[in-house]
Amino acid sequence: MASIRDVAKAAGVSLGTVSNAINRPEILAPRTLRKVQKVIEDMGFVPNASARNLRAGRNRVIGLVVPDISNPFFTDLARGVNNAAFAAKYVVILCNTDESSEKESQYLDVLSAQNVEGILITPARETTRALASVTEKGIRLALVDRPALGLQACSVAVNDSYGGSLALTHLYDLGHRSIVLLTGSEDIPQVADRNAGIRETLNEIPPSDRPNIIELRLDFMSASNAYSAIMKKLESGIDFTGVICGNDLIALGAIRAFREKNISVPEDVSVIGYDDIDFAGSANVPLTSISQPAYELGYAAAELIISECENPERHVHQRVEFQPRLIVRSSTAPTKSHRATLKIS
Amino acid sequence: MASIRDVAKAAGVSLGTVSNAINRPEILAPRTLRKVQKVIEDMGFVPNASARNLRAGRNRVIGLVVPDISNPFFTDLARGVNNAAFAAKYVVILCNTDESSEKESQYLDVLSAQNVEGILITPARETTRALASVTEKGIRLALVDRPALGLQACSVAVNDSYGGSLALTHLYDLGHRSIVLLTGSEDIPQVADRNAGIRETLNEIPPSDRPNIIELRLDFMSASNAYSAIMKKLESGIDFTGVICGNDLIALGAIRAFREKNISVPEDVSVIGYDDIDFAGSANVPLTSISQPAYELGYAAAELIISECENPERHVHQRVEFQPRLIVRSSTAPTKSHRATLKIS
DNA sequence: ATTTCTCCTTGAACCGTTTTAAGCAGATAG
DNA sequence: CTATCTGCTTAAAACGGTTCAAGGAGAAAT
Repeated sequence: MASIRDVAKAAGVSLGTVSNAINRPEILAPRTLRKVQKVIEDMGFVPNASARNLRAGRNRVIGLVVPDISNPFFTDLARGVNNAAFAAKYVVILCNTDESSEKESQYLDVLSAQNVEGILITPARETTRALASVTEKGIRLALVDRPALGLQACSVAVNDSYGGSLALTHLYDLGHRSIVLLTGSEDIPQVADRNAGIRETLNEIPPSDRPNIIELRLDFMSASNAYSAIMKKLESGIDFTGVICGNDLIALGAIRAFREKNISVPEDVSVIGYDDIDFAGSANVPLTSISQPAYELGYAAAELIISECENPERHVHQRVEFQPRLIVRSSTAPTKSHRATLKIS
Repeated sequence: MASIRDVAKAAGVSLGTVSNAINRPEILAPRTLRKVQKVIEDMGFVPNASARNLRAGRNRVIGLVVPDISNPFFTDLARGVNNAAFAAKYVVILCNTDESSEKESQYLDVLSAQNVEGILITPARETTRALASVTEKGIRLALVDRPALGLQACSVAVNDSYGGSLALTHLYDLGHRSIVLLTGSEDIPQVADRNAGIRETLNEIPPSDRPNIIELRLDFMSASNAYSAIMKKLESGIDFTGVICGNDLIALGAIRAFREKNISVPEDVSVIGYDDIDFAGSANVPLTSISQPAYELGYAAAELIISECENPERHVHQRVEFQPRLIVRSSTAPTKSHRATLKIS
């Protein structure tokens, strides 16, 4: 591998001049510049990133830490991050934590050892401590899909509380008064926020008419876990007409369970998902879901952190919030009694 | 940021000793080792990867270049790569090329500038030149889902030719004699190989009984492109009973088009996908598909390249081949005439 | 007591850049 | 012809580690 010294020798200039040709071409005499550039071209010289980073303290690398890359929501998000990074000539290290706090903090160590300039993270749980220690090391942070509680950091989020409210309101309007909430641990901030939104909306409904909520918690928010949970729940009969799911994969798993038990969606049970993944529309029963702009979320987050890296002194931390949207498809419908009521009136 | 020098001072030893404590703990006196380790722990010291890499010429970073991370096949593959890398304390830079050769070669440049130790790539097209120049720079290469044609590299692949054959044979056995082949450009090696497998199988069938193949090429292998292509094709009537798709997303898009035109799958048209992505089973019409072990593919590829990085001299390039499997679900069925024939006999 | 060994530890060189202060021409002015 | 200025170029000092030859302190042997 050719080094800057070899280039300098071949071009008959000093090593510093070559460095300048690469980084500050405007300060060189045009003739010298051309000469050096030609040699660089001929030798196929590529500056060594490690040396450069070591000296300059910059490496144009950012880390992206997500809980589950299999989930299309995060895939889209990752695409957004990657494209924004590519446009700014940055590179992304992808870290998938499987929702495990331990893996998350290991990855944070790895990223800080790699000296990344910034980290984009959707924390699996409340892990402010590990995050704080990252910022202490001078690595910039941006929280994705989650506000920056007490942290000196930017954040890009979707209004999850509103999203929860949207889901509940939709089912309520369709006449559902006994609803299963099938979601992950409340340690997961998004889950907590959506639940909060649901409770808030609940409290605005007169007690007499207030839906009954049955909470079912999954260890890991996957389709197969959802399937098992619903199968188990159905053993003790069916005392609900609607299900609000933590994400679309969960909804898919739930629908599979209902189908197997010959319970029709949406005639017998309405199911609402979350994320509105690409596939939601082509599912078995096309999913009603809450749409989140995942790609835009990722793109915005990457832009934010890159601008902070490029201009640390001028940067002010900001919070970008996107709004979720209700997408109605075929997995939700009025309850039977509600349909009857509608006919009567 | 604390440096190894700070640790040395705090521990009252020399800088070299600290380095040894980190990299060759066995050569230190136990007491010294404990003392140094304690200080490292207390200071939260993390060695600077750039400096380490600069000196040692290694950085435990590999690049993964895929054509479309939105495709669950590649998502699974990426998960496999990430997990294998994590286990070996390596880190993965994810590059998504959107099937563009230009973006691919740009990413290859970026990766070589980053000095990655190895690159895992599913080349978008025939891009042997760009790849050869990567190996010349001393970066190890492994081809994923594709043999290493004339390149000094390992490869991990699925037998695509056999996969194509599986798909055709399945439809043939169900009585289909006019089949649309809805896939991407033949520049894409997987596409070319599967088509080759199909043609080969075709040639083994007596001409009198040989199915007619109508090729439809998509610029980009996405659901929406497939949808448009089928819609357009249907304008000129329907002169086929089966569709072999380049991947499951394409199959999903095609099914959406048929549904919109009130053409029933599989009664009127059989559709077979490729990849057997997670959703295939929960789709609208559960997809018959050719299953590929994407996660395993990724895991194996990462292990291969990491072992090459760790042991360059002992390494011999190898080719790992996985076999695809036909997964029959509800999107394929015998043709009407075939059903009639079956009844008669 | 001296020599020889063994085990650890140390200091210094080096990896390939960036950066800055200093230096050197050539041009302009006096 | 000398002095001053301007515009490039250069040499050298970091950056934070790894590695290796050399040194030092005890223990064992003579």
